[in-house]
Amino acid sequence: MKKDNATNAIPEPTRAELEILQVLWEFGPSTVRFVNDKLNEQRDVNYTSTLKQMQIMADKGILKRDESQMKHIYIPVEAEIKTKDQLLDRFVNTLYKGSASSLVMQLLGNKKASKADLDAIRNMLDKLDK
Amino acid sequence: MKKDNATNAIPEPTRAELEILQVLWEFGPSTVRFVNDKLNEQRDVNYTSTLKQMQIMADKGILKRDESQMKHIYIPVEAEIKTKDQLLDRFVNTLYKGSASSLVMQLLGNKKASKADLDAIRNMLDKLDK
DNA sequence: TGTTTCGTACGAAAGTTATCCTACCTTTGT
DNA sequence: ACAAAGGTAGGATAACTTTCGTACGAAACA
Repeated sequence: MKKDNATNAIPEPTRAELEILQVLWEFGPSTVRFVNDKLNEQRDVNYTSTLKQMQIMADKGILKRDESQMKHIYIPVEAEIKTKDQLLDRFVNTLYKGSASSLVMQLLGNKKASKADLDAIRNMLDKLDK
Repeated sequence: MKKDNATNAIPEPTRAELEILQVLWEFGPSTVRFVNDKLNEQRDVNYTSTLKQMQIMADKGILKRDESQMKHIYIPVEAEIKTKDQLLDRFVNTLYKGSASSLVMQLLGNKKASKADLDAIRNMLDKLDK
């Protein structure tokens, strides 16, 4: 069966799905084998687990795939930046009541931000002023 | 039964748990009734659902409770800032490879950040320099 | 004092997520 | 041509999450 998509919104990726998206974003359209190998550089995953996940993601409309060859090629439907935007949006909304500056405050309040981070952010601010 | 906590780490709150934590953080130690009323300002939830959630959270060690009165009072074990730190940490790690500045870039790249946000962030940067 | 209201406890059930086993087909290599 | 390797498809399953029905005791009140 193909994707149905009554409402035209792509569901939020789960944790495991996000792992797979990261690989596809970084390396471009890939086979299950390739993605699974990449995942196994970080943790043990059975090949069929990755296969199943990617099939589910295709059903959900998160991925599309090229079936013209035996080794199917999977491709993210939404661009990396758009998906991350959505996730970031939800994150700032649920945890910081939508206040971007609150989030940044907390981020800078920790050791999380290096000197280089601070400089990069300042540059970004300066650019935005123009 | 009481909390066991072999490993002394509090598990990450789920989505529904986070909703409850938000209420407790905002209004302080509360009864189930109070929390449930607040939740129902946003969506329909049955009283016993909220009760169950909060009991589970107490079991997990996310909440502690004062049972000296009939109406139990629930209190978050970890401070708001600490929990949010954990969540923010995981977020920046999984989505931005741990780069705080990357996250801020994206945040500022959208309409998400208002003029006031930008000013607040700049002030924060200035303070950090000293 | 009896009834109604409000509280907790317990368990069931449905939905979601993540994982992997088995079956079966295609390709590759001997 | 046959065996081995590598694909996809489709359950099955276990763990987790979320929700709520039922039971039952305590408190409020008419």
